[in-house]
Amino acid sequence: MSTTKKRILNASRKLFNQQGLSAVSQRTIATHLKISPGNLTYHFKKRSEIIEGLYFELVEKMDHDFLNVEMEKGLFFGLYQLTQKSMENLFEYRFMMLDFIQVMREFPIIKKHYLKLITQREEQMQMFIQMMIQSGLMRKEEIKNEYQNLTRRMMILGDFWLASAEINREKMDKRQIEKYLEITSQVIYPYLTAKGKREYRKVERDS
Amino acid sequence: MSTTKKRILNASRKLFNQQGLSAVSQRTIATHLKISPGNLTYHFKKRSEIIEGLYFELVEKMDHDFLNVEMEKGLFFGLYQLTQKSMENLFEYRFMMLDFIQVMREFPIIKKHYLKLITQREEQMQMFIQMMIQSGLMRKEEIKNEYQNLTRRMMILGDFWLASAEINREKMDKRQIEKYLEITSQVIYPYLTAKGKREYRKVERDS
DNA sequence: TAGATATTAGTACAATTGCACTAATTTTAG
DNA sequence: CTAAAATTAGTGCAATTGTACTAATATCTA
Repeated sequence: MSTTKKRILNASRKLFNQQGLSAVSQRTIATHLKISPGNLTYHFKKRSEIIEGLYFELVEKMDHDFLNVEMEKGLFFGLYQLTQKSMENLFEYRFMMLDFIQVMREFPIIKKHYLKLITQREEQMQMFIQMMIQSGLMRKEEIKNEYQNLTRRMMILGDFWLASAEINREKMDKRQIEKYLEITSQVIYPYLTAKGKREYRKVERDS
Repeated sequence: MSTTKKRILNASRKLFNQQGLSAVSQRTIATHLKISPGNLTYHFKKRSEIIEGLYFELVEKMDHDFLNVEMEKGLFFGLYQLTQKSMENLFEYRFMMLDFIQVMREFPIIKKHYLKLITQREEQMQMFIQMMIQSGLMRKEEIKNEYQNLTRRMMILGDFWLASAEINREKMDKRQIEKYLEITSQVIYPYLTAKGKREYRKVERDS
């Protein structure tokens, strides 16, 4: 990938994060980079290609972190670490999550990929819960659809913690991520057994 | 309020829900109502006045439901009923929640009001939890910030269940609300005492 | 009923946007 | 070194949008 192309993606990402997707036109990006609009069109024929490019950049980073998670330190530690990495990645591409619905509506390629992704993610989460139960870290279901609904809540939190943060605070910085990591991680705590809770506390202490 | 004004608000709400906020221009609305753009401008000088009008319509409905909730049937029942009503209201004005960030960015009047609202709502939720603990329905805190974080998760779920539903399903209808009512209501279940859980099941059965 | 007011229609305008097109310039390859 | 290819600049265009403005019509009031 050419340098200019990289520069365009990088500048676009930052501008989108700062001003929001719809507030940043191709001219905004070109002006900011001090290149001509024609040059921008040369590298990205359509505006949508920039956003799609950024989306798949993010996906790649997420995949990379997923494959390199250290699971040997225990289920909890692995999940905690992965959540943290994911949140950091999402933060760098937060415009995508802040204008999530708009993105899904305007860019069918992204929507298609994302729908496949969440199906996958939901299955992984269900499997994770099963493993936790079998390891005696998590209690069994007590009410109907309990863990299916828990999974769904985890998905919502994962997708929209950034949007919620954006609304509540004036300025979102990296330090806020820690706070939201605590908020989302604790979602699983009350379902843990005594043994699971000890493990959980250990991970929270070490992090 | 004149009939035309009401018709404009109603049509706008439906068009916004269907096509998304940014896809509906004043001309779209005027054409749909078979009135002239000039007439629309007469009733709403600025486009933002329509959205602000709709926002305060929603707020009014929410307030009304909040004041008329039947609390004599128990804490749980009251909360459950209020949640249901709120979700139904939000569904009718879902464009607002689907383009939430955009709305907050573009309409400072709405943002200002909403920020005051969530502070209030968060306090109410905290108070509700304290009442539950004192009634022996909910256990005490076990880890740091546990209920503060729970409250925050409840806020996120309340604000973004619709957005999540929109992404996952092709078409969101009223019947889906029940499902998301279950998903969000269960968030409190694992924190309940044995007594609390009995109460919870009773409410879920009766609804 | 007559004049005032409220409502509606129709049009115009300036600004912005995505993108296409051409020409100039730089880089690369043989 | 030179021709081809890649990159960049600059300009133009059609479409859309919010909204201002004027004139026509309908409704109300005294």
